[in-house]
Amino acid sequence: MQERYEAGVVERAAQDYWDAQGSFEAREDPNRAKYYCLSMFPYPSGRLHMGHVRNYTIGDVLARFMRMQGLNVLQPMGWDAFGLPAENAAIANGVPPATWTRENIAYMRRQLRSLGFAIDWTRELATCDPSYYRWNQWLFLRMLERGIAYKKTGVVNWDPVDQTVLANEQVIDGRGWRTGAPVEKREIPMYYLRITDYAEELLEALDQLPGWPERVRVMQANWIGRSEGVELAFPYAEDTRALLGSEGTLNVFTTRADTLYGVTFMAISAEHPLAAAAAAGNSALAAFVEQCRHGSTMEADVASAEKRGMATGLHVRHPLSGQNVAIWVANYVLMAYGGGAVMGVPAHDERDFAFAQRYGIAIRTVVASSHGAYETVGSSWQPEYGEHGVLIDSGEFSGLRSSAAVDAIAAVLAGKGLGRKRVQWRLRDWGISRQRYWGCPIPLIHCPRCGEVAVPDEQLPVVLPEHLVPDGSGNPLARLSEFVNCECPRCRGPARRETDTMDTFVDSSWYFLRYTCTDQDRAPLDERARYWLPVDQYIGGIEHAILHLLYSRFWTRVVRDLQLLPLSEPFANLLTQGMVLNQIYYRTLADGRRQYLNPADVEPQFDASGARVGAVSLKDDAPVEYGGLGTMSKSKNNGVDPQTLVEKYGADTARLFTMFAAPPEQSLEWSDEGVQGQYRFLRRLWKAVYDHVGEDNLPRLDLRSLAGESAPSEAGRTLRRAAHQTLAKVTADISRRRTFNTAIAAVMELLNAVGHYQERGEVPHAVRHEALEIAVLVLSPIVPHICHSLWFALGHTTAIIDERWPEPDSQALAQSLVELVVQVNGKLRARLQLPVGAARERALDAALADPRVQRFVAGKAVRKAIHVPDKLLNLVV
RNA sequence: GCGAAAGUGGCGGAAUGGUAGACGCGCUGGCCUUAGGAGCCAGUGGGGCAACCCGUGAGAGUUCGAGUCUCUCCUUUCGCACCA
Repeated sequence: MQERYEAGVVERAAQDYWDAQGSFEAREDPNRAKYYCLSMFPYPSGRLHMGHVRNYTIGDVLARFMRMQGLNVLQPMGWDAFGLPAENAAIANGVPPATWTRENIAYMRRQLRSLGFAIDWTRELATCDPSYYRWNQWLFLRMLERGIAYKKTGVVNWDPVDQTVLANEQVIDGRGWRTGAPVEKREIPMYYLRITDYAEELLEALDQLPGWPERVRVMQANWIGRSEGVELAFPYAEDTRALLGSEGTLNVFTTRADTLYGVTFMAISAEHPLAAAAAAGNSALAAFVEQCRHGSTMEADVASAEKRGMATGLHVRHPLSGQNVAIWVANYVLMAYGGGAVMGVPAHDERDFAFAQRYGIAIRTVVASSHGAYETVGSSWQPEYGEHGVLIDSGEFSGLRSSAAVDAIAAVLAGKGLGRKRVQWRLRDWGISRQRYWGCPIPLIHCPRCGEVAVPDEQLPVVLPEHLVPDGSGNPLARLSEFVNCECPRCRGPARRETDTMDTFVDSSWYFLRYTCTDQDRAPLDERARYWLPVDQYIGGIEHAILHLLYSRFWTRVVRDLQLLPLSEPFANLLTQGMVLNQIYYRTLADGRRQYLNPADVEPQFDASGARVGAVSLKDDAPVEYGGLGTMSKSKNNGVDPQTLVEKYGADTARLFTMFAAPPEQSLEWSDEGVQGQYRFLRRLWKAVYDHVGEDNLPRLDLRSLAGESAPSEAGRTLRRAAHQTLAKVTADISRRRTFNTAIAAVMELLNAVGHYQERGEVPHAVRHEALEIAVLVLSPIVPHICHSLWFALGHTTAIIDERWPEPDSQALAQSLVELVVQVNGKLRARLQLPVGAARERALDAALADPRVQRFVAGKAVRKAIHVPDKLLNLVV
């Protein structure tokens, strides 16, 4: 064993060993319990960032820990390889997205390997490989057959200069990212997946996911958004019938059917068909409708916009009173929710109130506060106006409480065929068509005679040509005649191939199923999926809390309903790791712009108490401003390159720091000093083992001899107990609490104790040996390379990767004396050494004999004494 | 606006209702070294010579005992956002 810890040498040796042994290749074994540990696969953007390192280290620690627990562990890795950045890179550099993507994958794979993750690389997949997306296409066709997939028109962002569809992220302040032209909305045919059919199930099953963070479940529940209410039909009045030339009703959804008698207007979305019909003969209204269409599509902007509207001049009849109610077009009504129309009840809805006040519409109070807060709605909005209460001025329903009134009104309306109770969902169907090149082709053919025809299964996959270079205008696929022109599978006549590709969320909605059988070329899944699934632990960023996880839950249910896998919930446990933050440093330039300096080029300055007082640039020694903490980003120039870190300190230091600096779910603040501290710890660990094995080897610890003459000294017993307590704590911290930071801290304490005793020579060699073995074993999931070397150095001939996680020795944990904390009136006054299990009287006597205790008890009567055996005694005087 | 989480030393962070500040960083002093951005030792919440006192965003409450539980408020972060 060499004296100096050289991370590069150590890490290469360990990785070579694992590769040669195929240590991480997982095999199905029905006789062994499995553990499927999954980290969200990366987008191959070019290089790993610290967020990846953190994500994959958490997964790796769990995978290695569970492996040592004896479980059959699968930890796969792959690439979310389709998507827009590859097209942008193609536009910028003239390189085909396929080339750019595959080069990035090759580079990032090397980076992942250099970090020593226990990944089964034989199962690697990339979503841009036909062997993967073939099954996207196959599954899409099965959904089409069952009506889960369907076609309807959808609204897209259209750049009029480039003549191309823009993704939401390509629209900046309402303008195209390349041309700066104002973006228009266009309606085009698209394919949708009927996720709303699964809304109820997706919502209810959230309660059966105890292994998911509460906030993720809440976010999903809000996203699905279930509301119970009543659908109401307002029959057209004469003017509306005359305009449309037909009978009919304007249908709305409401959760407050009890306020039906308070309706004084109807509001419809500018996109509602009735608005278009009314605008046909009304140029002012047409102008207003057009104005609404050009507004921002960002929902947050829409939400803060002023309430505006215009009367259509048309009316409907109130379903109960029969009175005419005017229809308005209003900018606050969403077309996509509840039919694009609402009943306006200004007295009991804040938005309707604001609208009515602006346009002088009548406000009619029909609910009185049940706790006497108000009888009639006043001239400024009060939150209690929106609460439930007792109905007034509501015909036969007056006097009912709101909840009873909803039922009663719904029943009466149902009798007239003008209403029914129903559930409304916020969740909308999932549009998967993208007018983009670098994605999975939608396997359809458009035939002038037969219409839309599915590509037959035996012709799958529809392979995406990989040599195209998009230029930013339109989809290059649509210009490639050998792709577009094809034969209709039904009539053999000339036909056109669909050129839209699938949303990349499709790719990521089932990759975790496919890992179990990436080599299966006759079906998307086989029986191996039944062995491995569900995923036991999923780890990834909180940014995927809604869409990716919801789509995956949906897709898994579809796969279930296709009889491919009897599974509803794909992820049994979910860990959402926090962000990686770093300091931001900048200078303000003469023109007022900020120049950001990378924290690596800056030296922070501290005062004598250790407080940060400023920083100077390492390049010119001039001061720089400290701009607080922020997520690592290019724009703030505060990223840390994992590659540099690995080269300088090694993968183990990188892994150790990310696990030590914060609990996994919290944000992690980067600190170069902290990294050095972890590096220092690894060197001390190395040195401790080096010094230890350099001494003459004494016999190994013999547990049977503990009581005899060779029993360890008092110090030896203490260190032994500390070692086994550390083992117990680390086990609990990793397996139950997932607080890797405290687990590492515990091992640091143990190592400090070893060093402390090593210096004094009070501890038998064998006890120290055991303590070092425990330290190395429990650290090995976190810093596997150094532990690989140290294990051999400690005299083992087999690799630590195949060791089992040890159990704490109860004999070692036993102690004869314990510290008893003595409080007087809840304040700490003394610590006593007492035998384990000392009785209450014994503890009390010992406490009262202590001079420090006496000082506070003197002259007063002890009214009460609370005794927690072996722990605490509180005297109340 | 609605929902969720969180406020603890100079900093990151520890504390099944029972010793507040583990562990690490930074800082201070010392040792060693030709030298060190290496290593080792000691110290490091505030006040006080000390005995002690005060300290977990603010205020109340429950309790023998509250960083932890309850209520009110303040602040921050995150998510959703005209969802009828």
